[in-house]
Amino acid sequence: MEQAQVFSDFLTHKGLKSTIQRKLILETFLASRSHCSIEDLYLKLRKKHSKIGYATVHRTLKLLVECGIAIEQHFGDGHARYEPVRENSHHDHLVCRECGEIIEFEEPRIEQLQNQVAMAHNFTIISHRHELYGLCSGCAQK
Amino acid sequence: MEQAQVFSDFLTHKGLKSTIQRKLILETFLASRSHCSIEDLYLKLRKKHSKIGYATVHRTLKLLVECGIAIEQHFGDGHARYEPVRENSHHDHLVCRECGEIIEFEEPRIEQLQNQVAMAHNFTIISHRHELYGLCSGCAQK
DNA sequence: AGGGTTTTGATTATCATTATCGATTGATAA
DNA sequence: TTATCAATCGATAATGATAATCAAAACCCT
Ligand SMILES: [Mn+2]
Ligand SMILES: [Mn+2]
Ligand SMILES: [Zn+2]
Ligand SMILES: [Zn+2]
Repeated sequence: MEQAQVFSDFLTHKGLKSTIQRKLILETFLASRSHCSIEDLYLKLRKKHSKIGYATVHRTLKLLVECGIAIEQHFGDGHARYEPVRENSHHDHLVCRECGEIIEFEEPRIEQLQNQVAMAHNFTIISHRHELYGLCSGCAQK
Repeated sequence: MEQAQVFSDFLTHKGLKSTIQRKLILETFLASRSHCSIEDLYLKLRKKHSKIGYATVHRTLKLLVECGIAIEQHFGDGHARYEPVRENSHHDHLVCRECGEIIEFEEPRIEQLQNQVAMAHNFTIISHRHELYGLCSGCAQK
């Protein structure tokens, strides 16, 4: 199902309303580069809809997380970042401490070992974070 | 080398002073249960040294991180947590979202795959975070 | 012991996030 | 279409963890 439909159904199911702000925020978020902060999205939205409020962007991103369209990330710079969830795929991140570049990686063998670790402790995984911090190739050779 | 000595040398090398507060904070930190917040440590310290300031505890923990005695962790509850670094060993964490329990795990095969991932991207790892969030065995069966 | 520097501890500032609230809007039924 | 009313918006204030400030006190070296 399309994300716009998922969001719409989610709103209806929770007795919430579809507003032009919510539609615009979803649309802009999906079209945005990944890992955008609230501020990033807010500034981009102001160009189309100059009266939109920061609080509305913030609240709507939380809704997008709640209905599974977005995922919230924290890469240690004090700003929450959001990226669209891709169905049937999961990735983690390499974060350059110098230039801020974010590289995505998938490693099913790590995911599998993770599950083994959890099982060994009778632990039920709901989510996880796996981030490698350091220097990207460009920054390392300077 | 003992941690007290490491800290002392670190302070000397940076032209900083050894104070009774710094000694007491190190001592209490090392004797503390792991993963304590600044507040945890502050309250414990007030029992021995009722005039110690929150800012001093905060600043000293940063120094302990800087000289490699402590490591700072963030488990998503909005409070930084600190734990003593154990030489020649590294671990990551399972965090129970229900009761807050923190379980440590070591999995060298994950660490190795991590290094492979970094190498494939010409990425130089400085540090990493790997946390599994979910329910501990106790909380899962409720 | 004296003097220059660092540190302490109380307080304030910062800043991202969250809550508040009057004005406005969306959804539903008449 | 219009009335109704709860949900929402956007501006602003509150919150809370962390970091900065600064005068008084402590430390260290001569
Ligand atoms: Mn990503
Ligand atoms: Mn630990
Ligand atoms: Zn870089
Ligand atoms: Zn638990």
